[in-house]
Amino acid sequence: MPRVVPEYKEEAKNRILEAANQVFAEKGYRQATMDDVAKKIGVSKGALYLYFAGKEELFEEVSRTEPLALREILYSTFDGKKNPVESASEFFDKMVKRYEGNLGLGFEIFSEASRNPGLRRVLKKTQDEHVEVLTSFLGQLQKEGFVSDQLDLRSITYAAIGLWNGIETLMVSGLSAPEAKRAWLEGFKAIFLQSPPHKRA
Amino acid sequence: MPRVVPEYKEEAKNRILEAANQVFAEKGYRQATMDDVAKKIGVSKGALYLYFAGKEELFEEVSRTEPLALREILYSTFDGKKNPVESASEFFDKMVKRYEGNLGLGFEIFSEASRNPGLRRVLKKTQDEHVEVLTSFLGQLQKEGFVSDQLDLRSITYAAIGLWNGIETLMVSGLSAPEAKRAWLEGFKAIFLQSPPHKRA
Amino acid sequence: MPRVVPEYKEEAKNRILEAANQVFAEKGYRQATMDDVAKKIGVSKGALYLYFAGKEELFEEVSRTEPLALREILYSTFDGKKNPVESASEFFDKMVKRYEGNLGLGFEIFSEASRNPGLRRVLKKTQDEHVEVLTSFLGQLQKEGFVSDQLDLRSITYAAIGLWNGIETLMVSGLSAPEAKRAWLEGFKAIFLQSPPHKRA
Amino acid sequence: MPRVVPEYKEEAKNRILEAANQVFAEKGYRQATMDDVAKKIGVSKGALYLYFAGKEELFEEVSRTEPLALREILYSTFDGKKNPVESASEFFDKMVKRYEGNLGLGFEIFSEASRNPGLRRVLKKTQDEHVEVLTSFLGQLQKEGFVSDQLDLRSITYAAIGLWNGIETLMVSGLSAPEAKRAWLEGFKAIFLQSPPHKRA
DNA sequence: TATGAATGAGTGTTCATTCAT
DNA sequence: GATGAATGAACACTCATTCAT
Repeated sequence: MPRVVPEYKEEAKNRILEAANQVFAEKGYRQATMDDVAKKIGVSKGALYLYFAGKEELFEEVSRTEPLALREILYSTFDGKKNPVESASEFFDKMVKRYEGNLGLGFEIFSEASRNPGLRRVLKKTQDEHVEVLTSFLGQLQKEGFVSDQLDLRSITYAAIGLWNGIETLMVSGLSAPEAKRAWLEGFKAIFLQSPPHKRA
Repeated sequence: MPRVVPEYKEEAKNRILEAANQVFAEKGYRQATMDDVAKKIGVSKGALYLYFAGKEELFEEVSRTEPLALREILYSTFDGKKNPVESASEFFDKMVKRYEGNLGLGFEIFSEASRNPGLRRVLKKTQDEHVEVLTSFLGQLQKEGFVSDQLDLRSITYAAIGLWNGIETLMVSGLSAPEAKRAWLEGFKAIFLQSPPHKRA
Repeated sequence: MPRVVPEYKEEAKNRILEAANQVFAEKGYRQATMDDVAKKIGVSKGALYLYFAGKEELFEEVSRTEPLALREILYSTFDGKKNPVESASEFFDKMVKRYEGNLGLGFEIFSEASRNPGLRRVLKKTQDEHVEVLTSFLGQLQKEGFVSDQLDLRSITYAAIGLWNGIETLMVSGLSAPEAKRAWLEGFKAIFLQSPPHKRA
Repeated sequence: MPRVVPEYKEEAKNRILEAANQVFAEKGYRQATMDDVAKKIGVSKGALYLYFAGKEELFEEVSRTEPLALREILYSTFDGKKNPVESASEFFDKMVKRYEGNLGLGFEIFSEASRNPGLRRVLKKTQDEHVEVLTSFLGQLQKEGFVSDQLDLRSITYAAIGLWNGIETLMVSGLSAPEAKRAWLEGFKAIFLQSPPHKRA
């Protein structure tokens, strides 16, 4: 790990985070060893402790940064320029591509969060952000008449996020991607495009 | 652990499973020790190995039996005798009561499943069963006109199950029960009662 | 480590304590490893943790039991049947024989005690006990006229114990045993037999 | 650490030694880290290695210089100008003030010395020096008739030093300062002023 | 000279599993 | 069947020391 610039430290941290993300995803938090992470980037175990206080902190940091990818996909997909269903379809494809075989990390995080209030708070914050994005997206659709005026946007957003998370659980349990996609789209359409869409009617 | 009858072995296994379920739920799979489980029922650690090959098998067995509680709630709630929305509401209440503060185990299971094909198969089987139950329930509703004829029952069932699972993820992330319930009901209604419900119209 | 009887556990603990005593004496607390202790009695490291919560506790236990040997020597020497100076001489010889080359442990204990209030309390208790024994011994001598009536027995006892401890520090610093013995006896005589001993006069 | 003069190196060493002395006293040799020492004087860890071969050498150097404070107190107190008992009393007060709560380092040093011949030699040398000082002080007192002619000055000096060291062990074990002082003075008087002091008689 | 990132050997501790009783 | 003492392989974490800059 060659030292170069001031931002070096930041870069080093990121390199570790990325490695940790992979290792945790592959093996799960408890199974993964600090040595696994270190070896993944060809560094000594001790080096990790220069950047993170310990395994726990490393995992929390991963949990904090992990949703960034999701966020990016979210923002780039639901941008209000496309048909909502098309957006949902694209979202599914992007997510599957990104998290192919890596869905475990998410559950690892939820699982830990259920016993770790600090982590829970982190997740909540991220989630609230996503809710914001989606709510405003839906608000837009509502104005355009794609979404019924009678819907409680916030609840419906939670439902949508929940639906997505749930679809992931189904895939982890062995539901095939095509089936999952169909279920996702059906659910999505049902939730958002219910009732005869005014304009389309 | 007194020896009594022939079915004794079965009973002993069940007692262990129940204890393991609790311990795993409280501490998480990795954190929980065999000793924790043994002590929970006042038995020696060694005794567990007379009934289960090891911790892993014990966990798989728990994963296999855990959904039984869900199943019971599912069957007793969605029995076709009540209004679907009422059923959904009741379902939420029962589930929250049953799993209050114990949501972690479910994610623990998903997380393990993402790395353990055997476990994944177990989950898939249980899930398929649930899908069956719900699909037939929905089929009934469809006949009665509560659910649009145009819906693909299977997909919609997956969506429903997914939605529920997802609502759980939201609660683990800190969403309050009331908010979660609202989202669940909104999503549920949207999915199933979309389009002008014929009869109710 | 064969298991036999109810008292087995006590015996096992003692075996560990003895081994630990030796190892700590040889290498010092920090240098000594749990593995050293375990190997000394041909047992796995893990076994130690069946009897002691950890290295710290093991050391405290050693610190607690270590003075027992001293106590025995103390009691068997200053029994009031001998001339005090003879007793002191005998005491010196016994102690040197017992702690030959092992003086380090005592200082290790003091050193730790200076930073560990709990350990300090343990030492204090043992010391108070020794003070009791010696004070009563001196009281006897006082009645017999071997010790001046004007002495404050308690202070003089502290001085005597202090003197002994101090002689040990000198030996650790390289003072030869004969020189140390002479200093010990001179000091002892001075402290106790000062002033024209009435009877002897 | 700015470079200034030729004697700079000496000064740097001293600064490190002082810091090390404090850190070792506070935490104990094994507990103290090179980083602790470095940080104490706002220098990088690596810098220490420019002045000392390693932790061990640093400790030995500290052990060598540590008694300097004692020496100063010794010289300034037992200067033959005061009543011996007054000197002893003053000595106690000065020492307690100087080493308040820091007695551990001394034992740390003894403890290490018991396993480290090199260190032992260092201590012996220092000690011999102290013996010299005290012996000549006592010789003076002897001439003045404060101390009995019949005493073996060297042994009695060892006893005095031993007594002092021992009083320290008692304080480390929890003996209160006032009690310790009384014991020290009683012992001191007994040792030196035993037998009807000629002049005072 | 000085830095501080990196190393890597070392150690306390845990725990699933075994097996003599 | 049941026990629980013992094992031993792991693993997180520390820190003296080095060395490229």
